[in-house]
Amino acid sequence: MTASPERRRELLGTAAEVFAEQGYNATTVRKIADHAGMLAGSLYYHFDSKESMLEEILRTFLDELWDGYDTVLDAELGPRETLEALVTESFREIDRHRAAVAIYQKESKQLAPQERFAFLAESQRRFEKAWLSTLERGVAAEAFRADLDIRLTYRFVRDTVWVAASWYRPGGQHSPEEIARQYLSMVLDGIAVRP
Amino acid sequence: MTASPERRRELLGTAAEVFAEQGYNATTVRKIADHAGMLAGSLYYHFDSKESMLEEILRTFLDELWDGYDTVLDAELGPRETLEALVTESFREIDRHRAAVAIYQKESKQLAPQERFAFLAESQRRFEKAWLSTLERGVAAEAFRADLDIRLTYRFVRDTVWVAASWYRPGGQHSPEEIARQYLSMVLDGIAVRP
Amino acid sequence: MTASPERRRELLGTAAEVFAEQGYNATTVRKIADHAGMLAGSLYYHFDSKESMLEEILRTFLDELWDGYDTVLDAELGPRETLEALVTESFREIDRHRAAVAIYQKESKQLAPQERFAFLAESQRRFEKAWLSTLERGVAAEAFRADLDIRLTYRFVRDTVWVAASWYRPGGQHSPEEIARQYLSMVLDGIAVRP
Amino acid sequence: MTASPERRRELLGTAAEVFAEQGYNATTVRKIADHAGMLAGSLYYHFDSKESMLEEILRTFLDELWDGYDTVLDAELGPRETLEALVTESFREIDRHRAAVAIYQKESKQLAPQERFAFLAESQRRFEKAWLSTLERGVAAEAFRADLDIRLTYRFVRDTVWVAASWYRPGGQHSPEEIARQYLSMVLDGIAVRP
DNA sequence: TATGAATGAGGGTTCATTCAT
DNA sequence: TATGAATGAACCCTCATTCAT
Repeated sequence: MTASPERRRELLGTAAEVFAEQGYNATTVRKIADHAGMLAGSLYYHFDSKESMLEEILRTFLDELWDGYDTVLDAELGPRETLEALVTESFREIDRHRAAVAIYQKESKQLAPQERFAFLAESQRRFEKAWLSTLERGVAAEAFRADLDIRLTYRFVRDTVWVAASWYRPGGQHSPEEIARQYLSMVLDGIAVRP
Repeated sequence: MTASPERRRELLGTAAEVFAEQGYNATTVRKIADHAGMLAGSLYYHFDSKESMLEEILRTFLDELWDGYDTVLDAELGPRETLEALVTESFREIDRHRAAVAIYQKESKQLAPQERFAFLAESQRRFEKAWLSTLERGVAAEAFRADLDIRLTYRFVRDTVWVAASWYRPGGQHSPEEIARQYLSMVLDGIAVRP
Repeated sequence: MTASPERRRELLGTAAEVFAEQGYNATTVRKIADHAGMLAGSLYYHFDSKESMLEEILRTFLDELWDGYDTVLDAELGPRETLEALVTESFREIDRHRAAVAIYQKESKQLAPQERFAFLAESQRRFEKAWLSTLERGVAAEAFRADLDIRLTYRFVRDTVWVAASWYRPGGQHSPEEIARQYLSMVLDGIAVRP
Repeated sequence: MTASPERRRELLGTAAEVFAEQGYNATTVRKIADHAGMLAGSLYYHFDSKESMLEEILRTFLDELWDGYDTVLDAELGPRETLEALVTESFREIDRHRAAVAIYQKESKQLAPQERFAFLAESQRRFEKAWLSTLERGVAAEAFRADLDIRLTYRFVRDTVWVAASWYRPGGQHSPEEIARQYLSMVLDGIAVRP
């Protein structure tokens, strides 16, 4: 007798893969069922709807993400160390939840306005606050440059990290920590040779 | 008296807005027609299919993009100047074809394998070649750092620039050239204060 | 200044060809217009509707057919001579109105019940009456065999003649009269060698 | 408990009736569904498309037809007996597959050029070969008249038989064998009284 | 738990037809 | 006379969802 939560997680994993690869709208319930070796109707024993699968995938991912982020933020490190830790944590999440991250990247903009996905907008707000305050602290502490538009910088760092989910494949030649190190090196010191 | 190519362009502009905002799959032909103030069937007087609209939008954008890129590449500037020119040109294209760029970002991965959209894959190959060779020239000329994985650097620069289309709004407070300047400053010199 | 009836006849000829080749339902107004070197809408200057074109084609054909038939029937020949004359006249009409005959064969069953095409049903009734009475006269006069079901014979002769329109091409190696002669020979004397 | 192939056959039977009565193009999927007591969309659980229903109807018919024909042809009877057997078999098939035969008669010409319906053209070729060789054998054996154009004779016999599907109603007063007997009598010996 | 069959809403597309120019 | 553009109804088909078994 298979425990229900076990099966749910399996099925959600399958669904996430397909959503990530084909896009949420282009993914039919039947495709998910095919990948899971069952018929489309059977999924409705486990889930209320296609949308509820999407919700659970994103919620699970964001919960874990914020676990990691909160740990970092609660440590009250210096701005540069905080930035390094957040970026590293982000790449770890990409490693662990590649599919969910890819879905999030592609769909969150359309989803966020919907009541059901209000948690996405909420997460975005917290995210922005955490990053902006870190950057501001860094500028104040003269760790980060003061001559840049801080919102532009925020977007730059944010996008820079998360878009990686679109090409990242777990188990490749670079570990998430290694990728994080190189990204940080580029973001912090630039790609130009210092004069 | 609206000449035919004129009307096509108008309608394609409308379609591109809707595609960009709602996603290609989620956009119904009826929505496009609504935005254009006509009935769904009427669009088929001007276009063969929804997909052909998408194709024309992307093709037009890529043609103009490569006009700009080729001008830069043919100038045979030094690697750093080439990089700066390419990035600046990219932001100009984002400014001119915001909707098309956003569509391209979101859909090209699913589209490229299809025969009809082979030009996307082809463009991606040329794009990668242009950037990689510029970066390699820069490393050889000691303009760019030699200690970074060059493919990682390529992805970093590429994504960093184009994702901007997802938040950029033409007519905002920063001109494309101004944004390019700040992005280049971050990419080349980093956001950390020099020691 | 092209006389209107002239142009009508031209256009109806074109339409008949296309109807015959592709079937009435499968023929779009645009296809007809293409064949005529004009745009679909322009046909509506000449005709009220696609259906009115069909009607005029069939009416014209049947009018001419009955001209010929009535001439034969009014001559009050013997039954065998009447049959020969009717068959010959039929092949002449096939020669002259190949397209119309083909359309008639394929569509009349669906059309006849419609009020607009009541003339088809009426023609069929007259047709049947003419043939049945000829056959009956022939049986009475011991010109035709008495051991056959007369309605079956009627259908046999009728179909035998008109289906030829599906393969007949005007200008081929056999004249309509020659084909009529051979058909009559088969119908009257059979294909078996006489003992 | 309706097994799936059972249901398919039922639905195909319904579809065939409607196709035969209204013509393939004029038949909407809704009409078929109405006749079957379900909604249009539900048909797509059983079949890929309207066209695939048509294909299966025609294929099933032709397969059975050739079963019968091949049995006749393999028996290597004399030419006259072969002709009699083929005609009788044809009327039996008309009796069993009236709708399919009617569809075949009306649509095969438009369908045959399509790749999907290549089996129609193939069947026509085999059909023609079987009939022509039978007729030629008959002429050589002095069973059939030598003074007739053999292709004309072929068309005459072929059409004569199959058009019957357009008026034949199973369960009428004549059995298929009886109709075959009378048709054969007309075709072989003619309708005229022997001198 | 899963299947098989169906629902019903909607989506892309076609096409006869209209009408101002 | 003919064009160009649009209408609106209908069509084939897809798909999330339901439900008896």
